[in-house]
Amino acid sequence: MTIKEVAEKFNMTNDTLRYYEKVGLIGPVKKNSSGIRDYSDNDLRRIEFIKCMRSAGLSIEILKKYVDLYAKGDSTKLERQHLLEEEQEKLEEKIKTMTDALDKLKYKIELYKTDKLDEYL
Amino acid sequence: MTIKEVAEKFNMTNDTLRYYEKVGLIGPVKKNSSGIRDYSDNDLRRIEFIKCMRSAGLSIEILKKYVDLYAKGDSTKLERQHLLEEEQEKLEEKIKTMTDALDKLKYKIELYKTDKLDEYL
DNA sequence: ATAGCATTTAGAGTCTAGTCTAAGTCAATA
DNA sequence: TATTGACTTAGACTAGACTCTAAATGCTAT
Repeated sequence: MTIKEVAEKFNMTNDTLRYYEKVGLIGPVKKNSSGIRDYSDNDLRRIEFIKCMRSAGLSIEILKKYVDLYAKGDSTKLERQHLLEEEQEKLEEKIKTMTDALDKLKYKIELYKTDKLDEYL
Repeated sequence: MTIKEVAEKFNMTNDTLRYYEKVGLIGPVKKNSSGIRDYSDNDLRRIEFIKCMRSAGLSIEILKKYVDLYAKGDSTKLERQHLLEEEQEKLEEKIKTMTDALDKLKYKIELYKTDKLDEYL
């Protein structure tokens, strides 16, 4: 699969795909005889995972750490698990923060709708 | 209330408070005879709101837009309401995205725990 | 075989949201 | 009175995550 096709499939840019490869999040992707990238199924699975985690706010740095641990093999399993568990916690907190903000936002919108707006801002 | 007290109360830095004022998110805050900021109760309520929305990911730009509309008075009520409703939608989508990612993360952790890890990454 | 578009690289530039620095003012304390 | 520490400003700097540019090369269609 070409970079363009992958970019379209996952709704990201060619630049971002090359960038992720440069920083070591994916690949190195195989290239054909004329130096053009040809993404494998496994590349695609990784990209999907990375994209999903990025969209949830996990940093490139932490994902890179995970990828590097994975590359080191089975001896890093427990460490990888702990890394993921930490990110899970952070993510849960973030979702809670956002849900609280959402509730406030809804409340404020309700004040607008019922014209009971007596607030600062 | 001094800038330091406000910063402590809301767990942010003096710099951020001055920055928010500079870009017009809050204030201008009253200053005493020697030029030192003295935050009013109303300032505090705004800061709390801004902080909450920022923590949910609303951009400075959009919050500035809202603040500016508010400053223009009652004629902008409906526009403000629509702005908030749009942000509500975006926020709901973001929470959904993050919840989906969280589920994947939990699933992967489960694979680690049960040692059924047969995955790419 | 020439045009025109896609791909490659290295490296520079951009955007957001702060964060830090320098130079100065002020009030309180030793 | 001298020093200390908090505050002020304007403006430079930073981090993170891309995004864009230039110059070279390759693929496809005419």
